[in-house]
Amino acid sequence: MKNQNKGNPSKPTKEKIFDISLELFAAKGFNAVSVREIAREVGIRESSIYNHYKNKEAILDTIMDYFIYQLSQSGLPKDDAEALIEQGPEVFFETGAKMYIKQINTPQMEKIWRLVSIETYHNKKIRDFFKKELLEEPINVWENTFQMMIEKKMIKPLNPRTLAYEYFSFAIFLFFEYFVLEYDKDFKTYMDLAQEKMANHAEFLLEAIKM
Amino acid sequence: MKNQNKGNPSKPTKEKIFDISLELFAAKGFNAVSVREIAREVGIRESSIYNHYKNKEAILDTIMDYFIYQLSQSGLPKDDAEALIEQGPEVFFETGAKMYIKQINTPQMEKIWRLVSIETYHNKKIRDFFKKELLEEPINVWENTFQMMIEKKMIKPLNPRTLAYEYFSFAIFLFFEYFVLEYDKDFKTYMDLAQEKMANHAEFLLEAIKM
DNA sequence: GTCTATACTTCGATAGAC
DNA sequence: GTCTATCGAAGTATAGAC
Repeated sequence: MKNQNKGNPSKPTKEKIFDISLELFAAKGFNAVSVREIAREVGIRESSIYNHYKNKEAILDTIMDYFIYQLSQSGLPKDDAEALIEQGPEVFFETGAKMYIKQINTPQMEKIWRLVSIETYHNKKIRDFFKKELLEEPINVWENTFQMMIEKKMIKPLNPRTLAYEYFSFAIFLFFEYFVLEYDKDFKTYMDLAQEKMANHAEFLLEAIKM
Repeated sequence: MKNQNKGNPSKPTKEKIFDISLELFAAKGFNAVSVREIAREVGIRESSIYNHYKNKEAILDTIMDYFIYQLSQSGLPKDDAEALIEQGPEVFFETGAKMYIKQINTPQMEKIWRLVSIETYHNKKIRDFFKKELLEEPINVWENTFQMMIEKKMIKPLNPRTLAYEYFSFAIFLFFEYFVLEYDKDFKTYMDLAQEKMANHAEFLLEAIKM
């Protein structure tokens, strides 16, 4: 037991810097947070920050790396997905929605999601990540899913890419609505509401396209 | 002919500051633009800015006032809307989409739209405006529209608010996709694409709900 | 690993002469 | 209405002692 004691007895300083930076970035945006402020909250001097991170940008990078890692851990394996479709579109939609929720439903991940939504414009790295991993990739997955449903004669033979957009654009809308517009609302309340909205949307879509 | 001559012979300095600030804010975000930079681009000293605007924030306020005024000018009068519904949902959707496009389809308004998308999180005034005028109000209008269509037996008697979200959330998605994620793309190219996407979406929705 | 001290830059804004 | 000159605050980052 040498140092690392200031309020929280065991957490390493680097981790404290991570947590507090995330907290502040998510609340005020990256540019609006100063290194001084982070240091003050952590309980050390500004200069000590630079013992753990090369600069302010490096803290953000570390947060984003953590986010990307966490997301990569929570995807549904492809084989499971295919088996799930067999149980019918309703079950698949429901399970899919729960997977997304799970990616957001921790206080830490919620903050990072918010940070991403705030900085998506200002930061090219985050923007590119969003486009690729949170928009294009899911759209492709859903296109394949609808393609499979069509082949199994579960739904009408419509353009699977159109269906992917019809389904998934609503999720992006809910994301935008909460993280950009409605953040003052209670998180859990909104999540329950969003889950219900997404279920309604899936039900509406399914009713429109089922055989 | 006293002052106001620097490249552009007739435009008042206050207007130049407005135009150049908008240009810079839309390109880099409000916080990333300094008063010095605006002054340099206009061709005057920083201190002269304060002869025309109280401070930097006041420039943004003036831009937003202009935006709100422009939007208020381009709405469809209620009576016209009702008459338009009579011509059938297809015509109404098409005309509605053209109205939205018209609100964006000038270089100046496009920049303000972009500025709004960038600063919606960082600026409470812009965020509240977005929520009220660009989300809640249109949703209400569309809810009424679907309600009327139901009463006229043009479409199935579904929940009109659900239909409003089904229709309009896609527009918000397209907004988000372009202004936040895809801005590097050519504006006109994307607008044509978005118009087509919105038409496809309307067609899909109509097919699902028509009697 | 943290401290003090400080370099260096940029920012928004004001005072006062012309 | 524009200029010069300048202020004070805040920002990131580094050097070197402990």
